Amino acid sequence: MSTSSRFAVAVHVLTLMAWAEEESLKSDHVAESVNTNPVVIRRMLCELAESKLVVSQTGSMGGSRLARQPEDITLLDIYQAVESRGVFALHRHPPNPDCPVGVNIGSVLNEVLDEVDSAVESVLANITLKDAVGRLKPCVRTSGAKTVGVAGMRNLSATAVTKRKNGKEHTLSARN
Amino acid sequence: MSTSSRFAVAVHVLTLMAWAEEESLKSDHVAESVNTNPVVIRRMLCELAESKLVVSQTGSMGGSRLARQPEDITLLDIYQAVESRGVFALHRHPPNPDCPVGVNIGSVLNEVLDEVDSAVESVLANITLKDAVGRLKPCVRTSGAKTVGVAGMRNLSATAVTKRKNGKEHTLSARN
DNA sequence: GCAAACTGTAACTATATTGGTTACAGAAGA
DNA sequence: TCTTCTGTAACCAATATAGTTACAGTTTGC
Repeated sequence: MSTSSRFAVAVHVLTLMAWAEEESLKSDHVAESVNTNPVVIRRMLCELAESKLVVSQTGSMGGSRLARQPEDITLLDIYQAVESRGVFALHRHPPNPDCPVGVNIGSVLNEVLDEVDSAVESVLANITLKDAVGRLKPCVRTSGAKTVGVAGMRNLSATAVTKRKNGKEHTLSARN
Repeated sequence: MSTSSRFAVAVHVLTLMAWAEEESLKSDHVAESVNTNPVVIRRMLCELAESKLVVSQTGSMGGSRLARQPEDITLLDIYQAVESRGVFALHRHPPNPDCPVGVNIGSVLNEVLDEVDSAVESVLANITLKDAVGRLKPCVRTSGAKTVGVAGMRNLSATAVTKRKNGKEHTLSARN
């Protein structure tokens, strides 16, 4: 269905920020974690800032951080910020209005797709960023996170960023 | 999200067949209702036949019809037949395995996306093709449907098939 | 047997969306 | 003023879907 990873990346970015607590993160740093280009991240951060989920600061010592506490940001907020259209699309071109089915199928489908969208939204509304951080493996952030964790990731770039050849074989799961 | 109208078109096609009852429909006829090319319809009918939702007959007097009764086909069956991947995709490239968040975010997301997929599927599982036909405006099929309805649509092609220039303005709703 | 009416399918093009990349203007700290 | 950031434009690449033409093969009915 969705050929886009926008929601997954947005959740990743914001989870990283929640995990980093008050620390302001650079787009280069986030991009390293997501394994993509910093501009892709900055584009997404602009969208997230428009939806008031993050605040960014230009200039030296700038960066981005969450605009609210992790427990006050739900996955629905993130979904709405980066995935504008509903789960399914309707016909690309309108059906034949002179066919008794064609002229009516749109409203039937709209009812169904609204039900589907509501179901998705109610799942996402019940998960906060705080929950997401909590679901990361417990060993990740026990104590002294700011030093062990975020700072500890800084010097990765030369060593272990996965190379992107063979993209398909490296995707996270059978979903892609 | 989904840039595809595959699910919408598949529901349209099968609703048309349910509405036509036992009558076998030609791909040209279906394409006229959907307002697309017959080959697009035949491709989709092949997928639906693989999932045992329709049966097709080649040759003169051929065509396609439902393989089961409308009350025994759910929208979930249709969804699974034409939309293989889940609602959301994961990262296009795997995140940085040396970032404590990157290495764990995949399993967190998979949990969430499974919940979302289940919610969608449970909505779709509770709607049958018979329901969909019933939701078409009641005036559509009151009595003598086979003669008034399906046959009555046959001679449309010259008159009122919406032209496809200005595609965007003509889509069914704000979804697209 | 043969023509007509169908489906199934290959091959190609068109279109749209997303993601990746380079480049650069402008902001802000040192 | 130099450096380090964000914001953003412009472009290319990759992918998925849809539209189109063409044709082989099947079935019906004369």
